[in-house]
Amino acid sequence: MQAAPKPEIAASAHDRVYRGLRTRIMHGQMAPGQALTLRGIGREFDVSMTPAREAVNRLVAEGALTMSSSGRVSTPELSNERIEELAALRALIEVELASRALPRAHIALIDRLQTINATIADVVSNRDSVGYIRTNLEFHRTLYLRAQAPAMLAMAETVWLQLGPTMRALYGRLRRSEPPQYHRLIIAALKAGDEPGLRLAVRSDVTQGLRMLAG
Amino acid sequence: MQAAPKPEIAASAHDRVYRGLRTRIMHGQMAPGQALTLRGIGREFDVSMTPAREAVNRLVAEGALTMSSSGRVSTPELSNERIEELAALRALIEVELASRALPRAHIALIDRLQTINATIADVVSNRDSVGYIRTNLEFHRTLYLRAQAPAMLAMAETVWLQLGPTMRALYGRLRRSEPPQYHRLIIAALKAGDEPGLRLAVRSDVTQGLRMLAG
DNA sequence: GCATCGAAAATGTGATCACAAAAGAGCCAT
DNA sequence: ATGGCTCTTTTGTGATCACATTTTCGATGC
Repeated sequence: MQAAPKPEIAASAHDRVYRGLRTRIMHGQMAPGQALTLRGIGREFDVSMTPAREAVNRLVAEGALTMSSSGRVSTPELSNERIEELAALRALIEVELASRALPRAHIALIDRLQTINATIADVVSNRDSVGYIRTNLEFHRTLYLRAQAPAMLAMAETVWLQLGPTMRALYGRLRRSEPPQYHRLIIAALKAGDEPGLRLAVRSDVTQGLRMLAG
Repeated sequence: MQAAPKPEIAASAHDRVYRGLRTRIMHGQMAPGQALTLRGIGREFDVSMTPAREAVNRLVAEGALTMSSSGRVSTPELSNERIEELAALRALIEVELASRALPRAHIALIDRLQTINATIADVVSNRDSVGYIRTNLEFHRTLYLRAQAPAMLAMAETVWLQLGPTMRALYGRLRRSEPPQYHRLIIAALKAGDEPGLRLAVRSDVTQGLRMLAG
């Protein structure tokens, strides 16, 4: 639930494992229901079971992994009700973040967002669903960083983390070829300083993808 | 970030430690900045360092504890900006939870809320700040449970957890003697089925206490 | 062919240990 | 008295191990 800590030099073993697994889950590189073992993680990251366990427990606490009653961990298979809830949380938090970022959104930020949006068009045409998820999140994070609200951003990222495997399943299934149309609306609202329009655009962008999965 | 799991029979050691520390922090039994050691926790709960570390790491991941660069853990001392952010998050999430609970709020629920509210008046007159925090949270949780939104409730509880030590400092400082007036407004709005009134009452109740600390 | 039972492999949990880094206590010089 | 230095104690980290449980897989019987 904390923003990913940014150690200047130090990188303890469990932090390295945590970060590796976290980005893998958030970017949709793991399918829902995929199992993990502590010894397997340890082998892969060349550490013992102890740091692997710490990383896994942290991800379980954040809802990025689920732990069965026997202690086995796997990526979550979310119910439709939970997907709807998480989408509603994304809408609530990210609309607020966008709204707080609006007064500080200068032209340099908007340029950067447009660059990222162009990248999204690329990865979409390449049918690269992992790249799509990663770049899409980068678009949102770039905007929200301007809100200067680290606790809120951390909350939003936790929701993204929980939705990672589900988004993989979603964007892997529907083979979309068009870039997200709401991103253009977000950029336009930022340029115009139109707060109601921005709120609506962000809400629509966040809700649209998940709606068709849960529906 | 997960709702506290409810094991039917099993209670692993690290879960027992986690739960113990969690309620202690959330209910304001620890002051901001208070330090903890793994060996001390292990002694207190009669376990080795391993489960103590797991519990602590989980609480750090949830933002309930902060970890210094050298690995020392303590309860967080929040800046005013962060308090404002967390209060805004409470407002966002809890207003939504209350709104979702409204259509399902029958008379039995309202009765229970009034009972809890009477208890709050008791503990307030006894100058029992820990009891006040605990009962106040119970009031909110009882209402939000009706929303049938476990992910949102878990988010709200995580925010409570992060604010626990700060709320202790706040309610310990201002020696209030009157019960929270907004709880009555919440109950009245529930009875009347007045959604805008409910949203306003919840927002006011959540924001009022923290505003005077951050301001 | 299929279900069932049992042995073997795999897995999570928690304790213990060695090690390095950090904090603290004590001491001396000024 | 106070500031700085060293030595001792405390503390977190990660590895390893034993144990209980679960899972898996193959053999056996019908």
